Amino acid sequence: MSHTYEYPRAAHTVDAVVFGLSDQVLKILLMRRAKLDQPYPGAWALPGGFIDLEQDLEETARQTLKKKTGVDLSWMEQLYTFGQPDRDPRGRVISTSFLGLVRPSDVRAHATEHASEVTWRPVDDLPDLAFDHTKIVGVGLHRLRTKLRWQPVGLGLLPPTFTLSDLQQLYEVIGGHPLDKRNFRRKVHSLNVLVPTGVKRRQGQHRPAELYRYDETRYQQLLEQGLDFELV
Amino acid sequence: MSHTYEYPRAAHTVDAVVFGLSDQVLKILLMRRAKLDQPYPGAWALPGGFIDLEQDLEETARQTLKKKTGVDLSWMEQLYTFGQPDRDPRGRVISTSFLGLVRPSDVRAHATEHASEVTWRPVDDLPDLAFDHTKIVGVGLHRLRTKLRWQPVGLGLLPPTFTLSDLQQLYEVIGGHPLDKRNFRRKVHSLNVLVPTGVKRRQGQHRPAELYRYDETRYQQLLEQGLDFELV
DNA sequence: TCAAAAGTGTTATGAGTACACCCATGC
DNA sequence: GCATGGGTGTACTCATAACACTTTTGA
Repeated sequence: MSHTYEYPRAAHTVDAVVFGLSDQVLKILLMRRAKLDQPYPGAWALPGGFIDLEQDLEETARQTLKKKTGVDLSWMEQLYTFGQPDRDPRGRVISTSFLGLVRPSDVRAHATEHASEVTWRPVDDLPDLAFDHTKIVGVGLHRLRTKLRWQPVGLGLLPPTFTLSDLQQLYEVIGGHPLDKRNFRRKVHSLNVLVPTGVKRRQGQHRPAELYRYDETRYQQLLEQGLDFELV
Repeated sequence: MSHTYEYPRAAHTVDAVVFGLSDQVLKILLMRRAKLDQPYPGAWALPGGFIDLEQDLEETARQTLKKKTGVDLSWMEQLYTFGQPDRDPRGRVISTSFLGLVRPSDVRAHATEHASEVTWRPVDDLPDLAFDHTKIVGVGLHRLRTKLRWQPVGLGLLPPTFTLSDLQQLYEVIGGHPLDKRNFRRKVHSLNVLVPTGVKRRQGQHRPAELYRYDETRYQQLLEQGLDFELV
């Protein structure tokens, strides 16, 4: 094994591009870089950290995220590996980024808990980020939008039950343009992934809306048969 | 900078999944592992190597490939980063893989040149590969097929001029199923990416076929507006 | 004149898109 | 009874898919 230690090595990090929906706005989870002896002190950055030698990258990404921000992801996939030699002032640091989604309850939950060092920021109003994280966010957003067109990934951003209007709003917010209600519903129904719960949600003085949940089996099926951006 | 050296680091490699077309068969470029003091001696593996600390991952992948096999790629993109802790018996080695395409002239060229240690093998008749390379090839093949449906990437596997039948064969070979000639041609023409050269290729005692080349500008445009699996 | 590959058009089907009104509820 | 969001159907357009014959050449 000694021969693998004969040359200098790059450091390796995982970074998470985590999306959540709140107040009808698509937001990204950011952390403040607190340590003064590290680059970009005080700046906002994607949550992440150096890898653990014994752990899978995916696992490391999930755990680091959980530990540092308290967030649980409802869905995750590998995004891209960024390895420009000058992306980190400390030297060669290669970052494998992950794309993750969070349900609204989690978005709210820890927003208060870790309030000073963690924040959710609207994707179209981001501060300057440390390192090349702005670029990483761009890639993540692009992937989320593309993916949404072919796979019902968006369900990972919703609570366990939701109305069709909720779902449509989500697609509108992420896609950045309005959708036709009737066409949207026809499309959704044709996927056979939604199951009416029989329960209605009443809210305000309007007609109550049917609550749906999604069929886990069918959902997995759609994820698999959809376009695979990542796949192992 | 010292603080980045305070913990053990993973080694990092780049590996290339390189496709080429010859004898109407889709093939993959493999190298034999010669060194006896390294894992899997004598086994076939994807061409690759440890990264250079001063170089971009993409660049390293291209250069390593060129040096070890003599192959020039007509197109390349990042595929996926494999980081299972046990994928390499030497310890933690993270591999970022790349997907690459080669034109037929290159396939033939070095097939003789580096004959003993380098080979092109049909994708549906692969030997056992070192490490997790069989899995990597699977991901690469899947990506190539998916990508082909949305972007005219296949052009990267053809010589500078080619006939429509050549192109259709390529799509049939990679897709694994026959295509309708008329529908295929209509589709291709509607993309406006092919330009007739006015020259005809005569071959055997049949009607000569028009030779086409592709419009580089339009090709780039299609790559960009197509579904992006990777994107930086 | 024949064998072999090149080339060409029409029809049917399904998906996507555009579009406007009635329904149920709480106040 | 009215304001508000929930819920529904139809017609058009366009892309895809199925399908068979004529043309050009060299031998």
